[in-house]
Amino acid sequence: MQIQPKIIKDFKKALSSEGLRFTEQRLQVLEDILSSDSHRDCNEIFQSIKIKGHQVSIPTIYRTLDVLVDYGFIRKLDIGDGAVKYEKKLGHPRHDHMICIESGKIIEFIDERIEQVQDEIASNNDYEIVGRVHQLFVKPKKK
Amino acid sequence: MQIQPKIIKDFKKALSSEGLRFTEQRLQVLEDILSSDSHRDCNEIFQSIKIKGHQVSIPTIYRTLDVLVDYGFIRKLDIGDGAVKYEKKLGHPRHDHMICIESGKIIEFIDERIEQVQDEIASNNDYEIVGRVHQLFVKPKKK
DNA sequence: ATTATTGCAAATCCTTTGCAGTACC
DNA sequence: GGTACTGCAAAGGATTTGCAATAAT
Repeated sequence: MQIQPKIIKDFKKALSSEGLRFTEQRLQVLEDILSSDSHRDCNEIFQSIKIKGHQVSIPTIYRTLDVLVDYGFIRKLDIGDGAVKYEKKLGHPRHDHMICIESGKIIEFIDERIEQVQDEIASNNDYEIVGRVHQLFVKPKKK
Repeated sequence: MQIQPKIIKDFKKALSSEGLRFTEQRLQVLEDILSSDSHRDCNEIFQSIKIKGHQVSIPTIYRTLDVLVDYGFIRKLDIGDGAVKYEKKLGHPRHDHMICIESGKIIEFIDERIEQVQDEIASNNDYEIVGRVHQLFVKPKKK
């Protein structure tokens, strides 16, 4: 599960463009998120890094998450019940989430019709959309 | 801004049906929310009650909010940035929210087409919807 | 009288901050 | 060498909990 050298290069470039520094900790956090397909919070990322035998403190993870969101490497999700999670963004286009309240399973979906209506509604009110939060909480259908 | 006697009667009935008690504090919280059209958090409700010359402690407000949500008198909103707000539900049908990131203004909207697509998506995955979180973060459109 | 409810203080949980030491450019 | 970064411990803010006193049924 190695991440591409190009991504690391891009990351270094993004950091240096703002006078930020490339550190082992920031790399650990980036690698950990990019090599996972799940939606995780700070503590889960912390545990995951620790299991690999590395160590990054919680405050540093929070600080790094902010940087990674700002530079578009990851996405911050507010799952609706107060939980904040992060997911990779690179090679992972925008989508909404359907969350099963029984199993906790999260299904990603996207629907062009919804996007269009959203844009139309915002536009009708003289606004433009800068962010969307759209989650469906579901349970298995009874036959 | 007096709330209807019928609502208080319904509230008493709902409470007693579960062995819960009708108290001055619970009534204060219910009245305060039903007589407001805004989306507010616990502290705002606390302040509002205090200004009227009444007093309900923060823990009691939280406990009451849970009860009111359970009985369908109010709705709990997760506005996306970690903020949790409450709004009245009675006489106030389901809707989504458009939040201006510049002014903080919240506009309510509902669109039948979106509802239908949501139901279709859930159904296609053998789920049924039990809850929806749908917020658009917007900013004024530039001419 | 019984037992749910209240308010207080303290405890949680999650996230952020101040700061001294460390590492990157 | 100068300054951003890290980790620690402590601070914050929002929400919850234990408990003794109080009030509703």
